[in-house]
Amino acid sequence: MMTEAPGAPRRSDATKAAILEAARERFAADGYERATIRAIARDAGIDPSMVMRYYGNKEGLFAAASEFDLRLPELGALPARHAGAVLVTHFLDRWEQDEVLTALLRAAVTNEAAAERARAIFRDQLGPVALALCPDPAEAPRRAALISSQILGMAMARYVLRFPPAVEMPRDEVVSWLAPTVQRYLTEPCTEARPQSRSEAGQGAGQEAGEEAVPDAGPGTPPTAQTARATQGRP
Amino acid sequence: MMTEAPGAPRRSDATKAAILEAARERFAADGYERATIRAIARDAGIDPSMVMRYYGNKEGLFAAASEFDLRLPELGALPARHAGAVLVTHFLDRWEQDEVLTALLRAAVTNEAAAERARAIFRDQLGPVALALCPDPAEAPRRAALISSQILGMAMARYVLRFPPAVEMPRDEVVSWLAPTVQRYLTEPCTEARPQSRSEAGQGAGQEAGEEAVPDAGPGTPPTAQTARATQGRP
DNA sequence: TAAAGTTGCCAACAAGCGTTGACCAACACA
DNA sequence: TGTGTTGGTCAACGCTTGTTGGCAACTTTA
Repeated sequence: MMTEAPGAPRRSDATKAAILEAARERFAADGYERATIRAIARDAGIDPSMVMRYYGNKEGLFAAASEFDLRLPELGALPARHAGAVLVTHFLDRWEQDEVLTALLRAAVTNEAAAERARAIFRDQLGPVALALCPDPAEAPRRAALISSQILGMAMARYVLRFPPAVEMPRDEVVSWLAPTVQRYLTEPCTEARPQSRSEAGQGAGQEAGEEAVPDAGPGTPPTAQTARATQGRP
Repeated sequence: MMTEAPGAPRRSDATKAAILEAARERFAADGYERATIRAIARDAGIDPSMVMRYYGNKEGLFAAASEFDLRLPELGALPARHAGAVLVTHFLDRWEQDEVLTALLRAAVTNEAAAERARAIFRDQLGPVALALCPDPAEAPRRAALISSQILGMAMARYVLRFPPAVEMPRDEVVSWLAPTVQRYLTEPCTEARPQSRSEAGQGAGQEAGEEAVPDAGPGTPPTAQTARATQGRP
């Protein structure tokens, strides 16, 4: 019997690691469905059946390949007014250091398990930071979501969709622009006067330039209202 | 011969429209590869071969289904200081009115043609707005990309990944938070002091709280640098 | 040395995919 | 009424997918 301590190095550990690395690359480059087990196995230089043996199935492989720790910096150790810049810098680092975050983001768009993992990462790892630094604990989840939205959006523009201006922008310029945004989402109160128009934008309403209220959009959109249901897991 | 004016209504127009609507739903819900032609045809109540007849192939179907006009409001007609709120409100409207934007975003993550279309929409439709309202024309593309990142990120969090706090946040609160951000990206100068550290974050560098410079992240990330290549179209 | 266990390759399976072409019914126009 | 065009179904193709089980080679243990 070979059931020794779990720390015992096995001969297959190198293979497993090769599979994991190839999987991360493929998932990051192609997304969940286009990253085929066969292609991953070919990259790792082994047979597709080995992937199944070591990770059960494709879902298991993705779960193993997308394990991730944001390694967010200690929150109390730095001045709170620089938290925005530190966070943005750190996220850019984490995004460029390895491909797990890109893989996770690409996969999460079409795979519900990956989406749940992405939600969990931002909730359980960014959430506490917001909780520690924001003025009102009840607002922490919303503030974390706002920060996530800006970080995620820049990652989409820069690393996934590759908008040329976002790709070409130097790192420090990205930080300069995004840091105040994140800082505000984290610590500042929500000041902006809220527009009073609700979801159904009446087209016939007069739009002769209200002075303080935010004016409505010019060429009104036709009333083809339609709830945007985005059910992801379909039977 | 029946080759009349192109405006002549044909009997198959209803079918074509049904296909297009089903395609938009499926692409929005499932992304490009998981939205199968068979499923779309089933939703539309016709045979899969009809899809091929009317749209050539899957790519052609997606191209037709993802045609999109942002319908951005007239730029000069509104006070420049409200541009941020108007833009955010308008984007939320467009995102919730129909599913094309969600479909485009979901597909663009794994399909290069869809990504190019997404880039084109933001470049050709949001770009001019930035060009008209930002102080320096040379900065317009970057400012448009920054706005795109915040809009896109909120759309990801709210409509695609469905982070609970982002989903539950009322529309007007989203506008209140995002409007100043977009406004700043559009018209304000880039003020934040830029951090001096470059991409390689040296771990050994002393971090005894520089007064004005932005401090580095606490627990340094190990130097497993690795260029994040996200080649999407692979041979 | 013999048995047991591990590592890996090979061939194949069933299912689903995009796509094609043959074929039929309804309509339009002469 | 006959004829050509259009709208649509059906069955199948070639291919790729995730997944499985059998079998050979090697390593460890007894």
